[in-house]
Amino acid sequence: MNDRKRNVIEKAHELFIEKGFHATSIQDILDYSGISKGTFYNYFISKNELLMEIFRAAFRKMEMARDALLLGQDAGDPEVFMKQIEQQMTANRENKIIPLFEEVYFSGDNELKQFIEIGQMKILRWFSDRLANITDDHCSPYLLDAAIMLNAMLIQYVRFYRKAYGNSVSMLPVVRYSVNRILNLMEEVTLSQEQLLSPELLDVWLPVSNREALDWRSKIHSVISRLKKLDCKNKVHLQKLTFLEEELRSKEPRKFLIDSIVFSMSADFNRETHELQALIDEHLLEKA
Amino acid sequence: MNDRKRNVIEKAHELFIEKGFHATSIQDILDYSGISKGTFYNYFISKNELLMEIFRAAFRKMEMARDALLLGQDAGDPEVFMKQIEQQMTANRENKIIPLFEEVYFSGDNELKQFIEIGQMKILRWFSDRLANITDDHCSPYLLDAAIMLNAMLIQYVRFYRKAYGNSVSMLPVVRYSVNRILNLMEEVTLSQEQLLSPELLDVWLPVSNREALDWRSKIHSVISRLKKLDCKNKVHLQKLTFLEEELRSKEPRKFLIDSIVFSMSADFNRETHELQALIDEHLLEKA
DNA sequence: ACCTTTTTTGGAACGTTAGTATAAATAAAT
DNA sequence: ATTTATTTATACTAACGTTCCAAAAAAGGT
Repeated sequence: MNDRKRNVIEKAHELFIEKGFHATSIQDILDYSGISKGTFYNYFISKNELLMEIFRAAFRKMEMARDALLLGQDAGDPEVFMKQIEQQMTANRENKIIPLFEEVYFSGDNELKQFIEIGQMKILRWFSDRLANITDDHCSPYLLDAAIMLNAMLIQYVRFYRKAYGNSVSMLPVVRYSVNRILNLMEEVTLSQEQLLSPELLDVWLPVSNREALDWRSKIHSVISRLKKLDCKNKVHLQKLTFLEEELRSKEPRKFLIDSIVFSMSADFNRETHELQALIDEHLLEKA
Repeated sequence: MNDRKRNVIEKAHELFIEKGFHATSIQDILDYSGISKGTFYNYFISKNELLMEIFRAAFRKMEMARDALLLGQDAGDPEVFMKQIEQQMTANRENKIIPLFEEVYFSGDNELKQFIEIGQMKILRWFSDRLANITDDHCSPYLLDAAIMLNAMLIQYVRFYRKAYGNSVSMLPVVRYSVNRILNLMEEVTLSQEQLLSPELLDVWLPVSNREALDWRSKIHSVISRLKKLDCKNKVHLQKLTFLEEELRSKEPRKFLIDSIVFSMSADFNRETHELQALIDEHLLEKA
């Protein structure tokens, strides 16, 4: 992706955070980011498409940050889960993702709607997976119900808790309270065997293709971000990794390029590059 | 209110249900309801104002229907509560209230936003009051938490349950499940004394003025609807009651008119009219 | 350095929207 | 019958997202 384009995305995001999506006109974006109308419509098919790019970028970041919190931790520890959720919530607030979501979700554009819906399903899936880590195997038939209710609680409590205690209050008490409620509730429904929605529905709602595609990519990205941290002052190193991220994001990543870059780093970071190479070899096909 | 105006409101609501708020242009409404643009802006300050009138009308209807279900029933019976909720949900679906809500809530107009927010607070208040009927007194510190969580669950489950089983499926299982979860949860937090939000916040959020104004009016309306049922074939009787509803809805109800109509019915319905007269005398001031 | 191709520019123009203004026509009230 | 209020029809404004395009600038190739 172009640096210029990325700058437009960032600047537009700032404006959207400040004034909202609808209240920010294309002209505002042009003025603020210093490009012309023609270029804008070269980069983005429409204003909606720009918003989707913002969402994509924000999602990637948040998912990576969330998964990074799990590294080296006990996946079965509820405390880790809570920390992850809290972090998501603060990131959400900073990016104003949810308000932007909501502002746009109900305004007719079907493509945008579907895009957001997939995002929500991914959140449900993540809740469900993480709850599975924490709870007993007997609870598995009730994972979707639990994920839905946890999601519901968090969304609503954000509203009201902020309304009560101000916008910048920590959400940790809410998260702790909600997760505790859900864990208790899961025990209860496991005993009484009450199920509303089967967890298998999630596989229907979130097509596997969609899921897997992101799954290994997000793994790769988490390795890359780890690598970035390992030598964050080396400019060439960072350039390489940023290029890798770019290339992996494209429709047809050129494997030979990726291979050589990974190879060029293997001397310094043997362990990580090995992991990276394995992931790439497994999922990325040589272009014919 | 004008019959002509009411017709516009109904026709516009039909269009909104069919195509959504934003996708319905003023011109569509003019064509479909057979009035001119000038008249439209005589009746309504703006398109948003029209939507608010639609909401108001729908709310009144739904509140009355909901309260009617309670008449002569045991307020402490969870089953009655569940029936009420289910009825609200089907009414919501028929009027597409929630989608319209959401479509409009995030589109900048602050007046509309505030209006909707008050509506949501009223729902929370109602949940809270009804849960108080059902549960033990010790649970009272946890009523707001419970109301918020119940609301959250219902909203989210509507989405996913309909997604799973189609749009016209009965919501009763969802309601039963959710209410049961909440009741269990209230027991639990009463024991552990975990509170996130104090019920007193509700009094802050929903200004008393706003609340009381609707409170006695809704009581009056529930008496009127009872009276309507008592002799639903008598046209004059119904005309009188409908007129009463109209007059009570206006800014300055003419007490002398209301008094005489109520008096004219007292021969046939002594008990009910007495109740009605008491409510009116208590809350309605003679115009100077 | 020169030519070619790509990208960028910025303004004009289009279609659609909510809302305003207004003069003429119609209906209601006195 | 005359006044008053309401309704109609139409033209108009301002804003918006989007399209189009010719000219300018930048990048790339030789």
